[in-house]
Amino acid sequence: MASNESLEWFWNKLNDHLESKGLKQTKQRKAIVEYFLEMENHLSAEELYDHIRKSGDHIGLATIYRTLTLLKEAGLVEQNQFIENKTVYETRYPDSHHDHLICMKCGKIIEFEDNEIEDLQKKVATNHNFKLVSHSLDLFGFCEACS
Amino acid sequence: MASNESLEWFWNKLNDHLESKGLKQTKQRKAIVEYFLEMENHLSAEELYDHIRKSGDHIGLATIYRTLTLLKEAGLVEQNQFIENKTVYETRYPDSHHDHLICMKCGKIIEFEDNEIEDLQKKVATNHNFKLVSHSLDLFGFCEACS
DNA sequence: TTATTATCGATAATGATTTTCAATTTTTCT
DNA sequence: AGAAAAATTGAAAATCATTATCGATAATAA
Repeated sequence: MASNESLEWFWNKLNDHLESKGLKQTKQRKAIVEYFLEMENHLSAEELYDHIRKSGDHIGLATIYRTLTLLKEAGLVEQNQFIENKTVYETRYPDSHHDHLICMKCGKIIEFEDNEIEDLQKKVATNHNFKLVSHSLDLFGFCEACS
Repeated sequence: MASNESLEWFWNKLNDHLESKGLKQTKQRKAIVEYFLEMENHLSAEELYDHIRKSGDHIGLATIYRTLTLLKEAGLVEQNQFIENKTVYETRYPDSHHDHLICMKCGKIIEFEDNEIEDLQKKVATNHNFKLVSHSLDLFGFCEACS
């Protein structure tokens, strides 16, 4: 779970987005975001749906998808597919790390950042006359417990 | 198109795989692999299907998928989804580069390798007590023509 | 409060990929 | 070569995750 400061930033940015697009604040949206934020990161739409259902609430699956898409458009979550046929969503705080270390056995995901690597990426892009916008770096292996 | 040496390696490895699994060499498999190898890398199943159809042959789409899966199991091709909802397959020669520079406008894909980056990746894994098996690094941006 | 517009949920539709199954082809065995 | 065994094929049906539809409802604006 993120810090209060991060959470506040998240909600503010979401509300700004809703307002700027003329969208409404609904109880479903609030609930989905709350449930999403209280869960582990890297969650699938279906997992979030089940989590909400098990918590006693019910929100249609279509609405879960719609809200996740909304958060993506607001730049607040990122969609990833590390493992075939499992799309997961993760929050994207302003200073969050976007590189992953993924355990191929237990599925554990650790985030990291490495400025040296990022500098080298810029260099690669420049060498190929590319204007670099973003990157995705995932390391696969076995965590300490699984190896 | 790859060198004769690479092609030979590819076919040998495929035949080894078929033999070791008790699978058969069929004309469809040969044709699919030939058509696949003569195309650009990073190709979708549907694109390969169309390419074959336009070349005058016809092989069922299911067989295309089955063969691509077979090649994947043989370790000869890799499946990727750089852009949402577009799964592509690429050949994986023994010494091939697996990192990509992807143009977000025209979809052009350039492969590269950078040993300095790879060394740093190993360091990151070690620092987290991970046994590193593989990695995936994709840089997104705009190529010279598109930026 | 009424009008306007977005949102909701249930369900139908979509599209990519997989499975089914009967007919056919490849390989093995005599 | 011919027959038997096992894998493969194509066409179509089935799956599965995700998206679109649509009438009813809720949120915001006037």
